[in-house]
Amino acid sequence: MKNYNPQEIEKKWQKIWEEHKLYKTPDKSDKPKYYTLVMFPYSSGDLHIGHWYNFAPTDVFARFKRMNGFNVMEPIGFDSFGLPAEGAAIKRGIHPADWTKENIANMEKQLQSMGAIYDWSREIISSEPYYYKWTQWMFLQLYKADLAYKAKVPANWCPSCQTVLANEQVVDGVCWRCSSVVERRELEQWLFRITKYADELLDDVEALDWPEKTKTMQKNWIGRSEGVEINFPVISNKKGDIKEQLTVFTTRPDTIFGVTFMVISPEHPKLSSFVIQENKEAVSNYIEEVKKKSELERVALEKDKTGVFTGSYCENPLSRVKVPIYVADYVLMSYGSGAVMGVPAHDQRDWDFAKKYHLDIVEVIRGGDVANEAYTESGEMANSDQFNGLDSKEAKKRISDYIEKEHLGKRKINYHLRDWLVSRQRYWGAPIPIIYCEKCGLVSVPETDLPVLLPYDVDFTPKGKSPLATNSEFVNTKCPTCGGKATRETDTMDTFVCSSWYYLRYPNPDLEDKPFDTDLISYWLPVDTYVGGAEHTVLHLLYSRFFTKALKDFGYLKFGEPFKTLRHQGIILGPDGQKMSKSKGNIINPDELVKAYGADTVRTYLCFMGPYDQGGPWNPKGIEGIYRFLTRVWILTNKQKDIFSAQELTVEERRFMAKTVKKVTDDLTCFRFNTAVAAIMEWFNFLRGKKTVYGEEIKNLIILISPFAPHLAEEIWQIVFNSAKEFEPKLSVHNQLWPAYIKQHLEEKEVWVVVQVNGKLRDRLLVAVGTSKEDIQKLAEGSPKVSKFLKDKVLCDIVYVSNRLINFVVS
RNA sequence: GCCGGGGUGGCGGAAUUGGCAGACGCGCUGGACUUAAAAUCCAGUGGUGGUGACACCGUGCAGGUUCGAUCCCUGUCCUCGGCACCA
Repeated sequence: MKNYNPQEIEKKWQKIWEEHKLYKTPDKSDKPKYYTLVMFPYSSGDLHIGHWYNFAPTDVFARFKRMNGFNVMEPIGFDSFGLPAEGAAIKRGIHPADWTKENIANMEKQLQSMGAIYDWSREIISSEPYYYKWTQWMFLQLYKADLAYKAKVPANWCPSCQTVLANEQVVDGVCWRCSSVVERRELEQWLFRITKYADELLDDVEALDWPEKTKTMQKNWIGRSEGVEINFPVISNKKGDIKEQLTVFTTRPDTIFGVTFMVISPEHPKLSSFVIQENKEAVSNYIEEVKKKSELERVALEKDKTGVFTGSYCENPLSRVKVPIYVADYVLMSYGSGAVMGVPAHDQRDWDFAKKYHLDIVEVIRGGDVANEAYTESGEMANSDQFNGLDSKEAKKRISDYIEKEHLGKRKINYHLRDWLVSRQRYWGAPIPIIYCEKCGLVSVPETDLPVLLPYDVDFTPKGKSPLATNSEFVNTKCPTCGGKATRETDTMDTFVCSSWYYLRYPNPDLEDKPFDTDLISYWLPVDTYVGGAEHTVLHLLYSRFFTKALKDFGYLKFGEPFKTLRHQGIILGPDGQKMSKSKGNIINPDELVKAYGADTVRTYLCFMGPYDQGGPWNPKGIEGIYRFLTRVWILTNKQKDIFSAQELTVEERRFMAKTVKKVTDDLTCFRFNTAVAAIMEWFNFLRGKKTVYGEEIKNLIILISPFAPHLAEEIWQIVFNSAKEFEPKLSVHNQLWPAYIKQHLEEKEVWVVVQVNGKLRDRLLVAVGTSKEDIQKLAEGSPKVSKFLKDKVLCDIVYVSNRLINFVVS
């Protein structure tokens, strides 16, 4: 018998699989399809153990599905546009395109060592023209449908990187890469009108098979809140005549009689018209102060409310009370109408503000102690004219009705979700396919002219404007409409645009005249199981859902949700329990693990570590346990080779085998990899303790283990069953055997019944299934372990659970 | 502050969702093999008491419901994520 040599075995089988094109996914098949996908990896350079943790168990799952008779597609590709490529390229003096290509070549090699069933002919690289051509096409479709537009908006500007950053690239007010304090700048930017789909995105999330946490995060991100927009007439301090209206948004119209002041955002466009002469200086000083404050400081100062009186007043349209208008930076221009009504008695922020500036606090809902803090719950209405005595929940409806009836305002729904800013002033991204013509204005690039190629020779070191603008050959062009002089848009698209539709491309990666074939897409999509990290995924997942919904409305898709089932993998920490990082020197390199133990061991250990969505510290000793296990499997199966025979198994043996098969099936279906491995180990330990292990048992062992350790399984299959030509211990065998087998052998004829006295375990009885309560009672009472606890006691009751338990209640 | 997930041996974690707590693995202890070590194999391994069969205690803490609670309810402490002046 040869020693277990994983490296040799793995090399051998990976070659055979490739030669036989075993894992080439047919476009269509009679088999039911199964589309399983991991989140588009970024072409960062090296695969780390976190990638493996994402990909390996997912491949175990994909292999499992394949063995169960599905036409499985498990594609792979690279998300390869983006700022890190530029950063690394600048640092190392390599062009981003070359850097990216190098990285991808390396990552492909690493991925191949894993033994996954990727169909490499379907690989997608998002920075290649054949792909971004269709990213640009997507942009044009959105533009056509008025879902893409250009507007002046406040954007996050990093003064050090000299570029706009996405919201997700700003962490606690500083740039994620250089930690500079991010500034707000008003800039002309391209945006996608995702807010148009806010309700649909919110409503449809409920039915998805996604982790509840992720669904909640999406719901919170969309942040729908129902309220009322109310117009307050403005009275200038001097004259008292009505010259303007101030519109506020509130979710608490029931508190309107408690308004004692108004607050307007420093960025509010109408602000200057409210400021009277005497207060002009104070207000402009205040605005200057606010401008100086960075986002970071605004957050850090948190609850400390500041503001200045404008000098004007509002009239409460319901109570006719005159209240002062303040400007304060705790009111955000970006939400609601940029102005709020101050109800200190029932809103803590307003309460804080009122206390600081000695404004009145008028209680209109009973139930709290408004002298000490705001009362934000519901209760009985007071000080509210005709609404007094009502419950505030009811008053909310009545007051809203009244406001609408009297034309003082209207019901309104607001969202936390903003339109998606997609312009980037960077080089390494898909160019936005728009042309500016002196005569015709803004013109889209005709679809036949796509792709708008990203030029290679560009000075991409950050200079504060789009690098593409420095390349006159790129910039200067002809207007597609009039043929006159025109210039190209020089911003590129956010990489999240690339990853918002890539899952639609895998079924038809080589299609030249369209991004995807609707019929083929209808067969493969939606993705059955989508797997990726829980961090940073709200945006990608939301964007992808938005794209799918928009493309459906355009008539290209027949489904409205891209990812039916979503699972997250946890984060693997260093052996020290810290997040892995170069500076801490606690990085686990998968290549070294493969070299030491083989891919099969790494795959299986990643599955066995713990619950998949949990992750946790890497245990260098733990992987040795798996290596031992696989070695033992190798030894046992090889040893038993000669006595392989069609011997009959006992009932007990069959049951254990069937139980294991069922457990592994159930666990893998639910992504419980750790307990699936444990079940195989348990059964294996039983086999190891037997004098003779039969061929049927070995066959099943190999089948069960093959999704985890496919190379090992192939090798043993070949050795034990002497089938030199056959590869992949197909579950077609298994398929027929599996469900019928379970049915036949799992049915138990005898069961252990637990005997308790006052709920405490005292004995166990092995009885035939269906034994009567009376017989079990007799047996139990006859047991000395039980009877000694029944002696001298009064029997009050007997609880009996059929085939499971009997409990004597005594006193 | 708001929302959500967790607290089980020395460690990672199991437990058919109310019915044998600690599966499986790591580690540790003892033994076999070896001149020796490594590797491998065998046995043991929640705590306390007892030579022992056994007994009692034990799933963050305090109560409650129940014949019976790791699981359900109330309170409380700790911890990890996400969002955060959203009116």
